Amino acid sequence: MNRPTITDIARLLQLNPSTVSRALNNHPDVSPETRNRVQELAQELGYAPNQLAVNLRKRHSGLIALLVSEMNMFFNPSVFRAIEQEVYANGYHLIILQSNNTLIREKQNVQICRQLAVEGVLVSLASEAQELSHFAPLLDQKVPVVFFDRILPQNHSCSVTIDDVEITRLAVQHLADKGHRRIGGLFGDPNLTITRERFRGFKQVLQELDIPFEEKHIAFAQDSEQGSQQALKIMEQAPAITAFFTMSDELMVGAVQAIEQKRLRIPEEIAIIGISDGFAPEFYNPKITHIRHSGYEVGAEAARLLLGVIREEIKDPLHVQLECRLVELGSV
Amino acid sequence: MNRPTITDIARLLQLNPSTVSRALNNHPDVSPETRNRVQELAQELGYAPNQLAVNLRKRHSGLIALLVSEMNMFFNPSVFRAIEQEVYANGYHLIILQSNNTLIREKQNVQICRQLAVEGVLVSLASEAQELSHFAPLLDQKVPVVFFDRILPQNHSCSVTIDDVEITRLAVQHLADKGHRRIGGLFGDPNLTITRERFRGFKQVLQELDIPFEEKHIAFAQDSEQGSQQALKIMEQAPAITAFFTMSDELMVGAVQAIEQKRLRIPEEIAIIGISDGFAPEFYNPKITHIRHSGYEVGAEAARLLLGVIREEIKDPLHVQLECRLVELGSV
DNA sequence: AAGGTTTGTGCAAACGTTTGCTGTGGAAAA
DNA sequence: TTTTCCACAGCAAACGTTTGCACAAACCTT
Repeated sequence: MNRPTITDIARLLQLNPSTVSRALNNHPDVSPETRNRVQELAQELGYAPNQLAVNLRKRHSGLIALLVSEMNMFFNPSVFRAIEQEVYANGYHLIILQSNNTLIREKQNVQICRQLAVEGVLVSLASEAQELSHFAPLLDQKVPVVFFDRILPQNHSCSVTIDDVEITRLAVQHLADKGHRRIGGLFGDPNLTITRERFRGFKQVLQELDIPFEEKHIAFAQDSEQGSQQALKIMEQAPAITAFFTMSDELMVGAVQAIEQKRLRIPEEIAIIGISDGFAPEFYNPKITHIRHSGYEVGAEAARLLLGVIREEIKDPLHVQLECRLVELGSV
Repeated sequence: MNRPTITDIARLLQLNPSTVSRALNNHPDVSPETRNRVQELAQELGYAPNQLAVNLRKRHSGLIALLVSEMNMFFNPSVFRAIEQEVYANGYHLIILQSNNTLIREKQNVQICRQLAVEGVLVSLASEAQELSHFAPLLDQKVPVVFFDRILPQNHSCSVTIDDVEITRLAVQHLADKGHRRIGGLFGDPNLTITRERFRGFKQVLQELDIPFEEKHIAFAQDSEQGSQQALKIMEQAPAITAFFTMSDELMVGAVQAIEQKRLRIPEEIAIIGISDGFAPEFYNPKITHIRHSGYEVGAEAARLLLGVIREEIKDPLHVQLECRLVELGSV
C-alpha cells in the first residue's frame, strides 16, 4: 500500500517510466492516446509525484525561506500573510526561520537555507546583525535575497522599506501643526537602519521647525517594557513635554502605559503620535493618531521582488520605499 | 565554482564516496585518520550536504507542516513561536500553509504535504471544515497529524485544546460571584468544536446557577466587526444585561468597541470578562479581567505530541487539555 | 601455524524523477 | 519504389546520498 510511483504506472501500462513522466507533464512527444491512459490511471491510483525526487533531479526545492527575528505580534501578521500568499500563488512554499534576534541563529539559518537549496530568501535582520557577511554563502551561490523592514544600508540586494525620514517628518510636522514644540521621542534599536533613519528624520524636522533638539527628550528602547520605562524617565526629566512620538507599535504601547501610569489624559495633557503597522492604535480610547504603513504592502512587495529576481526579470538591486499616510484619530 | 559534493571530496582524497559519507556521519566503521582527513577537507571546501539528495535517499524531508486558517494577530503569535522553536530544536523545519478558512485550500494543502513528504502536520482547522475526510491522504500514508486549537470532535489523532467547558465555567462563575445574573454572551463560529464547547459550558453554568438561559442574550460572530454589531444588538434587545462574556480576543475587542459606542463605563455600568490568549485585555483601561490560556503552551504541547508520534513514542491518540487561570483585572 | 575475528575500505544498488539520445514503424515526399 | 521525415516510445544516465554486502589485510585466538 505504498504510494504509487511513475515506475508502478509504467509497469501496469507496459510503458517506460520516461514515457509516463512525459505523459504526466503533457510533453508533446507523447501520443494523446497514451497520455490519456497514463493520466487516467494516475488519477485512479491517486498518484502524486514524489517531490523529493523531482527536487533532486531538477536541483531546486520549491522553497522560499523567510528569515525573521521573531514572531511577535508587532511583526505585523499581515506582512506575513502577504508573503505567504504571494509565494503560494507562484507555486513555492514558505519556510520560516527565526533568529530570536541573535546573530548566531541567523548564521545557522543561512546555512540551513543553503542545505535545503531554497530558491530565495526574504530577510528581516536580527538586531544583532551589524553587517551582512554571513549572507555570503547564499550570495555566492547566487541565491536571490531580498531584505525588508529591518535592513542595513550596505546591502547589494533588493530591499523594501518605507521612507523613514519622510514618515517621521509627517508625524512630527503634524504635532508641530497642532502647536506642540516640546516633543518626546521613543526610538528602537539604534543599530538598525530603520531606527537611525527615523531618528535622523526626527532631528531633521526639528531643525526645520527651529525647535532645538534635546537629548533628554528622547530615548532608545528594545521592547515595550523598556519603552514604558524610558517614557517615564523622559517625563520625569523633562516634564514640560506636551507630546510623544513613538517609532513603532511596541513603543507606542510602552508610552501609553507610562502615560496612564502618570495619570495623564490623552490628548488634553499629553499628545501621542506613532508609526504603526498593526492594530495597536485602534485599541486605545481615544484611538492613537498615527502614520500608517501597510504591512501587507511591504510583504507583498518584498515577495514580488524576490520572485522577480528568481525569474531573472530583475537584474539590479532595487530599493523600494513604500509610501505612508497620516491617520488622524484622537490622540493629538 | 559549484558546491562541492561528497564525490568531489572522494576524488580529491582518493577515496570512495561511501567512505566519505561514513566519515562525515561519524560512522564507527571508518578509521580516525581518514575521518579527520575527510572532515578537514570538507571544512576547508565549505562542504554542506545536499539535503535534497539526503531527503530522497532517506525518504523523508525533515519538514513539518503547519496548516492554519490565517495569520491574524489573534492566532496568538506565541503559539507560532512555540511551534517553531520546538520543531527547530528537534532538527526539523516548519513550513506554513494557510487555508484562508476555505476547505478547498485546506485540501490543496493536504496534497502539498503529501507531495513534499512532510513528516508531520499540525492543524488548526479552517472554519469551513465540517469533517476530516480530506486528511485521509495523509493518514493513509501514516503521516502523523496533530490537531490543535480549532478541532473537530470525531478525530482519531492527537489533539491539544483547552478544557473549554471548564474555562467558560470559570468565567461565568466569576461574573456570578460578583453578583451578575443577566449576562450577555458572544461566541464565535458555531461550526467549531471550540465554540460549541464553550457555548455548552456557558449554558451548563447558567443552569447550575439557576439563571435562565435567554436567546436574546447571546450571539455568534465570525470576527471583531461582526462581534461589535452583535454586541450592540444584544444591548438593544436586552438592555438589562450587566455583563458580557466573550469567548475570544476578537470578540472581546468587538464587545469593547460596542460598549464604548454606547458610552457605557466599564465596570460600573457593564462588566466584561473574556477568554484570551493574546495581549488584548492589557490594551484597555481598565484592563479586562479574563481567563488566560497560554498560547505558547498550546503550541509547545502540540509540537511535542507531534514529535512524539513521529518518533513512535506515542502510539495512541492523546487528547490533551491544558489548564487555564483567572486573571482578575479591572473590568468586572 | 592454521583458523577465526576484527577493522577499514570499496562496490554497486537504490531513492523516483527527468531528459538527451537512439531507434522503430509508418506516412509523406521524391 | 526508394528516400526522407516525423511521431512516438524506449534506453540509460544523471541528480547526490546512503547502505548492505563483499573483501582484503591485520589482528587475535588456540
